[in-house]
Amino acid sequence: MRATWEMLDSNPGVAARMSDIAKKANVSRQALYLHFPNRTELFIATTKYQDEVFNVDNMLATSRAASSGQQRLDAFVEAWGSYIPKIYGVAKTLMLMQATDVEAAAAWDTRMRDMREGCEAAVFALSRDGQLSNTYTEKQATDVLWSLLSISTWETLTIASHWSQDAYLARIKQITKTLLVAQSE
Amino acid sequence: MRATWEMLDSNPGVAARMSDIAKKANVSRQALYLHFPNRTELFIATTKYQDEVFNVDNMLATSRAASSGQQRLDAFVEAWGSYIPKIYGVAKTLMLMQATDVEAAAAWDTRMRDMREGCEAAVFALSRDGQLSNTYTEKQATDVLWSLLSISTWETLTIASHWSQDAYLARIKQITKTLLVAQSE
DNA sequence: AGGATAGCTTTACACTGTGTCAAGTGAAAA
DNA sequence: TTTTCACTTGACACAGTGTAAAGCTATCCT
Repeated sequence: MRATWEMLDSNPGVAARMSDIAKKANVSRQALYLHFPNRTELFIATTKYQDEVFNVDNMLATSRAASSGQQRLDAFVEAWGSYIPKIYGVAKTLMLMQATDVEAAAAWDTRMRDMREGCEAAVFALSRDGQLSNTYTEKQATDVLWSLLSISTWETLTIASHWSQDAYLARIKQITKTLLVAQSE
Repeated sequence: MRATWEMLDSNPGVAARMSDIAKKANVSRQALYLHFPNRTELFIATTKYQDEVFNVDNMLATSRAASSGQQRLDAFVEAWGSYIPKIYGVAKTLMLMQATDVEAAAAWDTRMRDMREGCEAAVFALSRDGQLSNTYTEKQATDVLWSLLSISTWETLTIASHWSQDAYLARIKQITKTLLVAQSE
């Protein structure tokens, strides 16, 4: 899994072959099949391994601790936005495989659904504190936040548009605040 | 190309095989290779064919005719946002192939660059009229607009979040206005 | 009418990458 | 000392892409 991780990090999305990964891990190609039924499962396992290594649950717990809804939104954006670059290589590959592979699609779907729950919780907190902009229902706000925090959006801004990670984080925070937080004046 | 089009529209992103497309076009698989050097080129040609059929240049010309910067932004969002669903099937496939195929990557890149020019022009018009929010440089505003109008964002909101095309258009217009147009009050 | 040409078809094959299978090896555990 | 574990080696089936060559047929040209 570490070999897969490194492989996909250094060349995200590109079809790393089983033989390449095996070579990097210093085992035979066949040995991989002793541990993972197929390529897709290897990648899915690597994703889960990353979540474990980075302790993603703990990471998102911080945002849950925020007092006000607005702080919570900010903390969630910060947490998830900082997580994306760490997992980008493997995540992007899974995202691409989703199109052709049913198992990959299911795994990706679960991952995105989990992330969406984080968005939903942040929006609910905002709503509870009366800070949610009245131009949005909770569902609409969740959907917009979800899309703003998508890996694709991160990719467009940092990789395609050459923004620094800091610039990305700052701007996404500003955007989510502008759009979702009720402007009190 | 029409067979490819229909094929990818009804099953976007999924690997339509040459034999499938040939069957749909009522020719032999080999006949396809008499017209297109390979699968990638067939898809690229189909994309160009779509642009031709839909007369994309003419479509975007309308937005260029708008008087004020804000109107121009709105018209551009309307034009591009309405175009996405028409080309989604083929475009998404090209987007996926981009990861593994150099030619596809180049074609996709060109397409995205062209679209970005539209964003840039809209932002310039806004800036010229003094309507660009002072929280953005022209580059930053272009990048944000580009990312908001990406096919991925459209996909997340309409397909994954089940928004209607109208809801998508209305919301993206509202978002771009809120973020990019200087609030005069 | 007769030959050339355009636009196919049919058949066969090389190549790449995935996944399966079976037999064998070597070191550590029991 | 035997069994078990974690692998290796080598072979193969299968799918899909792309290449190659020979043949077929309607239409155009003169």
